[in-house]
Amino acid sequence: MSAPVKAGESKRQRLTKGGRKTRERIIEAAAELMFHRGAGGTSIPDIQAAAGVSASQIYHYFGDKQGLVLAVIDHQTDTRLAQQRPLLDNLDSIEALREWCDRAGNRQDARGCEGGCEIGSLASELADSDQSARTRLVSAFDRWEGPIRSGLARMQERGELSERADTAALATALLAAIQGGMLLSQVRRSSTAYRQAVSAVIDHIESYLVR
Amino acid sequence: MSAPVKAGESKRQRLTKGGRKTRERIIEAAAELMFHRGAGGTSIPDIQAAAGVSASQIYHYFGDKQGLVLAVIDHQTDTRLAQQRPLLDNLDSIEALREWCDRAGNRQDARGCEGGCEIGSLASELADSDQSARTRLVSAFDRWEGPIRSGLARMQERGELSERADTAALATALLAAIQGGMLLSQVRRSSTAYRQAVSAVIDHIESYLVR
DNA sequence: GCATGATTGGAATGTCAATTCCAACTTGGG
DNA sequence: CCCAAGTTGGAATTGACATTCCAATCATGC
Repeated sequence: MSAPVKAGESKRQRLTKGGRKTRERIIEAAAELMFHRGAGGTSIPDIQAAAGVSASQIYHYFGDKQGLVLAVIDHQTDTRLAQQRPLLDNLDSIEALREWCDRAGNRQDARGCEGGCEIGSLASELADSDQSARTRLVSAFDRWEGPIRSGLARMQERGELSERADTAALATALLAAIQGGMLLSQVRRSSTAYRQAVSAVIDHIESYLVR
Repeated sequence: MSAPVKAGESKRQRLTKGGRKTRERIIEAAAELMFHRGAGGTSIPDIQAAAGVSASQIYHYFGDKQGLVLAVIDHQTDTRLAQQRPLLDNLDSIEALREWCDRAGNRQDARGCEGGCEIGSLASELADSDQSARTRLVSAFDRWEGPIRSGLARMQERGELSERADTAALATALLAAIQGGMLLSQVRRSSTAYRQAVSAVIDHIESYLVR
């Protein structure tokens, strides 16, 4: 009997140095594949081949496929947010907002507009079918929207943005424009829609500037 | 020889009255299932059960699953656009835009914010994996964006919107806001994000009003 | 250095999906 | 009424996939 594994699901096992590395390798391979083919379109054998591991390793570290999907969501969230820093933490000027959005547009162009948003795509696929995934996606979007809202709030506190501006709503609107713009760009294979969408929202934010 | 059936893939077969009805029933059942579970998450047996048909009927009318998916995309596009008329054809005032967007928000609330946009969800899932699906989705979004652009263009022609307004870009931005807002609302199970997103863009459009 | 638990390989299992086949039945035009 | 074509049922085929198992190997604290 030894370790009865307990109830619940979160068995916190000690990870060897190599174990941690294997675990990471699996997540990264899975994230890459799922970004291109979706979670449902990515099979365990696919991931095995890409990560160079055996099936038992995947099940050892993640329990089942859903567990791996959850880990991928968290990984993509962490990775995307980290990639956007420090810009993300300094969105307190119109120029900063434009620069930040522009980078994502260039990134999209660089990959030929294939693939949409790493988080948005998973969200669209999993929101209705996997309750625990949806929960993590809520948190993912919150972690993303937070810094936008904070930046706008700082502008407002400084008196640069009118009191009339609903900074929280504007932050949500900008995030939505990013998501919708990415989707249209992915379908059309042109970043134009993305750029027009974020540009419109940032122009709108700009209209609240106190001069 | 008469009708030589020709090359290509589109064998235009004569459909019996009953045949057309069966075909429709299959598409509708498939559309409903795919809306909730995605195209990849919906199996042929699922559709068989929902539509009350045998496998051979599905393959008889659509060739293979991809053929059915394409038919579902077209069906959802036609259905959604039809649902939005006549509002969709009269988006030539700020009030009309707000009313039209508001309806979609209420519709979203009515279903508890489960499921996103019928077209957007398919787009996110299929854009990168099915070239012919992507092509149809491009056309679907174009058919949707067109009436928005036309409405704005009419406002501009009438002199109600400033010459400075890029009506095509604004139409794209609004469509993106709808898509992104729907996605956030689906994940958060609240239509607030959708309403804030479209409201921001319409406010922006409003700023081009000539008074 | 040894015991214990972590890690790994690889085969086995059971399920289910996509698609094909073929035979039977129906329909509509001539 | 009759034939060719449209329509349907249901079984059979093939392959993939998620998951499990067991036995072997490796790492580490004591």
